[in-house]
Amino acid sequence: MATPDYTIKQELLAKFAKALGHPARIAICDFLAKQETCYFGDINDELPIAKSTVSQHLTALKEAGLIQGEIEAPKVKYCINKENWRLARELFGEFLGQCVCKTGGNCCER
Amino acid sequence: MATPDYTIKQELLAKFAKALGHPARIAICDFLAKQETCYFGDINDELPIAKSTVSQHLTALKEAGLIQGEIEAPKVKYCINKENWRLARELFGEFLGQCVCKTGGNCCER
DNA sequence: AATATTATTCGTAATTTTGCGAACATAAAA
DNA sequence: TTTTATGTTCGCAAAATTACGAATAATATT
Repeated sequence: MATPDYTIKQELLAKFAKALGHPARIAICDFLAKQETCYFGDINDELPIAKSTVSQHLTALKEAGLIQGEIEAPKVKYCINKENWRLARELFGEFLGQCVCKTGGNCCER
Repeated sequence: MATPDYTIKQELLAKFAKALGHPARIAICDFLAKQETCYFGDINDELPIAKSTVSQHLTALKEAGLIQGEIEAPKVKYCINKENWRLARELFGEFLGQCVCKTGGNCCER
């Protein structure tokens, strides 16, 4: 068994963050979050990049568990994976919330 | 002026996410969030990687605005950048909150 | 002035990411 | 059965990321 360098939570949070670490993938999620129907073509039309690249970004989001796809005739329907989305929301909330509580400025300045 | 492919928010969120997209950088932030004193050496001791690599990760977080450093004698003191940290919390909260409200399952499954 | 401590920068290598167009796969429609 | 429409995969190139040790810089300490 390899050394557990980081915690499961840290690894998972990093995985989510990495998947969201590109504006095109943020834009895809933004788009999916406000759509009912969400075919590949619709997403592709929204983005200024080649469709093969869009497909790659979708795969990255899918592998991180943030979205899911379903084949539907010659089309493919994508949507947010709400369960993992919720999990991501919790993890990011916990992570980003752990420093704001301590009021006052930063410990480093002045 | 180049084409504004993505919104400022999307770009900023992606920048934050990208900076957090590595377990070592998550671990650094976790550590900084619960420390008062936070010298490079302390951070370095927590991580299973070379100090030059730690320095690189710190630079990445600093360039994203999530942390800041201050020279103090031969040591360097790091801490969370609370202002941007708060901003990140707002952006992630808004982003990750925009899909959870719609109750029910995913649009794709079944 | 010489040495020790602390952290960054440099040089390098291996891997991953990003992006494109062409080729391919799949299934509906003609 | 041959098109047509829709996406994915392949092959490739350029750039960025990750990681390390050695060298360097800066400042205390002796």
